[in-house]
Amino acid sequence: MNFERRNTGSKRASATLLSRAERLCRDKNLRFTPMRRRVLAELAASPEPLTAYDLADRVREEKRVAPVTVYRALEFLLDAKLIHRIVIRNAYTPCDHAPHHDATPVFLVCTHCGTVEEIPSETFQHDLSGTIAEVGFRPKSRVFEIEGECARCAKRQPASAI
Amino acid sequence: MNFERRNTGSKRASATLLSRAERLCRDKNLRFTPMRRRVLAELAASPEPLTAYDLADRVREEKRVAPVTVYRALEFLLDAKLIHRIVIRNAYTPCDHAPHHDATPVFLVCTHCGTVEEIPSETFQHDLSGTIAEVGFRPKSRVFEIEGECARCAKRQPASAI
DNA sequence: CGATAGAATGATATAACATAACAGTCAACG
DNA sequence: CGTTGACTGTTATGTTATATCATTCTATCG
Ligand SMILES: [Zn+2]
Ligand SMILES: [Zn+2]
Ligand SMILES: [Zn+2]
Ligand SMILES: [Zn+2]
Repeated sequence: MNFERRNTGSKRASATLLSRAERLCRDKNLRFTPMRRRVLAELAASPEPLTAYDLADRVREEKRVAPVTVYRALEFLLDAKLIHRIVIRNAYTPCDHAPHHDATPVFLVCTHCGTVEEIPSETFQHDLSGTIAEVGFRPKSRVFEIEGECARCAKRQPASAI
Repeated sequence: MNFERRNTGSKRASATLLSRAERLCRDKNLRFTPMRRRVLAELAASPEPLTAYDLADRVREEKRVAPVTVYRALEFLLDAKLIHRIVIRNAYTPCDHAPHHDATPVFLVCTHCGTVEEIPSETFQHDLSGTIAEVGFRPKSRVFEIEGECARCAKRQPASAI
């Protein structure tokens, strides 16, 4: 993999996400504890999604933590819609969209640099819902994830030499 | 189309799938070994997707096998497009569609009875591809999975009492 | 037929991801 | 204060997947 040109992970993005989290927790009377903040900060600072064990390793550099502690923080952040789980990676990534859209986004996961792009899916989801209603299925949660090559990586090696 | 009467583990469905596998392997000069046949038969006979360890347990009733052996059979069957992996379940299910369609199907996974329904997604995928091209992403593989209540289960307990 | 090369499987170990169970800590509130 | 509920610590275990190397099978060729 080539991680030279990482996007995100900037101080700007981290600060934005952290202050958003603070506001949200104040408003909803949730507790934005040091552990939760720390986990969210690590995710916001990473150019690619991190697994729970990745996070445990990073937090451990400062303070001993067991994986289960990280999983609890992740659960909180997922419930608060501050992060998403990337199922095909067993990993977690901060949410890119400030007030979160209603429809489940589509995640584009780059096999080359590992970055994840989150794109809204209102229209597709609407179209799909017709077909799904036809077969009588009542959806509760969705996973739309696509693996491939992101624009930046495609540009750098155009022929996509596997 | 009517998807209600899906693979419920009937001998009919199993036989169909197994003979399809045999034909396909003969045509492509692949080896449809006893282990691969056995794993496919177990999947075809199950009303819901099975994990590799589920499969190992079932095969073990007749003959001792290690999980890795099952994983190898699954890999073969996945490559041959005879089965699919249901990512949100870490489980495997036979493919319902005889000559497999080109687009990645959408899988509807029932949280109540565990069954999986495979539906084509040509239009959905087509719509998505426009947006994805806009951001310069080159897709290689896709996961579209929706969790919810299937028609049969919705019928049995209409109010969907959680 | 017997040698042999490649594919498949066996066997063991370990990695990677996730949860259970219970004890201790801390903050809020009356 | 003392109680209560939320959070975290600690240990153990469950679940899913892969690495590595030895052995067996199968097709092919001399
Ligand atoms: Zn989001
Ligand atoms: Zn990339
Ligand atoms: Zn299929
Ligand atoms: Zn059902």
